[in-house]
Amino acid sequence: MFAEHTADPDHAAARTPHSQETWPDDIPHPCETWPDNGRGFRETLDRIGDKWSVLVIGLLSQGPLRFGMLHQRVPGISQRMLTLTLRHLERDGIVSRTAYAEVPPRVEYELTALGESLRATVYALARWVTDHNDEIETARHHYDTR
Amino acid sequence: MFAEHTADPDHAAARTPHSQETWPDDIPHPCETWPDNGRGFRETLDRIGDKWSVLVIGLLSQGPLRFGMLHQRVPGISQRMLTLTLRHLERDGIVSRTAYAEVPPRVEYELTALGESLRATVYALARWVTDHNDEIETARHHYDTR
DNA sequence: CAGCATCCAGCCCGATACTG
DNA sequence: CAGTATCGGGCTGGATGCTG
Repeated sequence: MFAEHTADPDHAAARTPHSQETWPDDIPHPCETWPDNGRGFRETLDRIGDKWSVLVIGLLSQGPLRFGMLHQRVPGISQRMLTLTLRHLERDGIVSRTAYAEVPPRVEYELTALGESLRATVYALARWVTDHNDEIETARHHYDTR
Repeated sequence: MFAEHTADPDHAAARTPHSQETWPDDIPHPCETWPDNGRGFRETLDRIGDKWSVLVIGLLSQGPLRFGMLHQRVPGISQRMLTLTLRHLERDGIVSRTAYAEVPPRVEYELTALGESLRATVYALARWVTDHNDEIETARHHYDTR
């Protein structure tokens, strides 16, 4: 499959005539790193792009929170999705989970150092969306009603 | 539904005792803007987070490209998904589409000014992932084998 | 060449019920 | 309180075939 445009196995490696002009040199271009379908890069972008992660990161950037608090403060999230989101973020080393052996049980989630470093990027993203939201809304309306 | 934690209809508005400390003041906190499930913010994040958009934006940031070229250079994308991705980006005003009345037809895609402004953010994201990919891989491996 | 239409598999995610 | 288990609908996205 995909024979149409991957007939040459060295296709990706051989694709050099148009060497990057504007893409920063020190960042591997996505298309060089993603042919192996699903490795790191993609997986990480999924985490950032998924429905709840950014919300959770945003909340945790204000300090540690318990499961229940997160559940309250992320509007509309289900227990299941909160659990999954936290597990994923934990797996990626972005949040840490601390369970206290008490009754009733208490579990606190907190950004790790890695998570903290992600914060700036999340802010940048949020800022871009905020700054350009009007333009986007306008563009969408224009597109939908043309 | 969600009666458990949305018994108070003014819940979101009334939720002020923990005013933001670290979230930048000039950026509306996601949790304030997303209760209305699916409006702008979310929709835009979806665009950035989805499987192909960032790839396409990355390629177009190097200059205009025709449909076929994009199809070649984004490894593994199907015609359908490329079309859908481009339509979405076009709708959001990030990409412009120019069809030339020739035979065979030629269609060129290009970043708009808005798209250009997004580029910096995409770079920031790519940079973060690049810079921290090792940590993430390590964390994942640790998590998976613990 | 560019792309739409159709079909269909798989998974994402929400609802619900149950546990340590 | 902080989860896990299970079920099922809907949407995502891939394959294929057909048009201007």
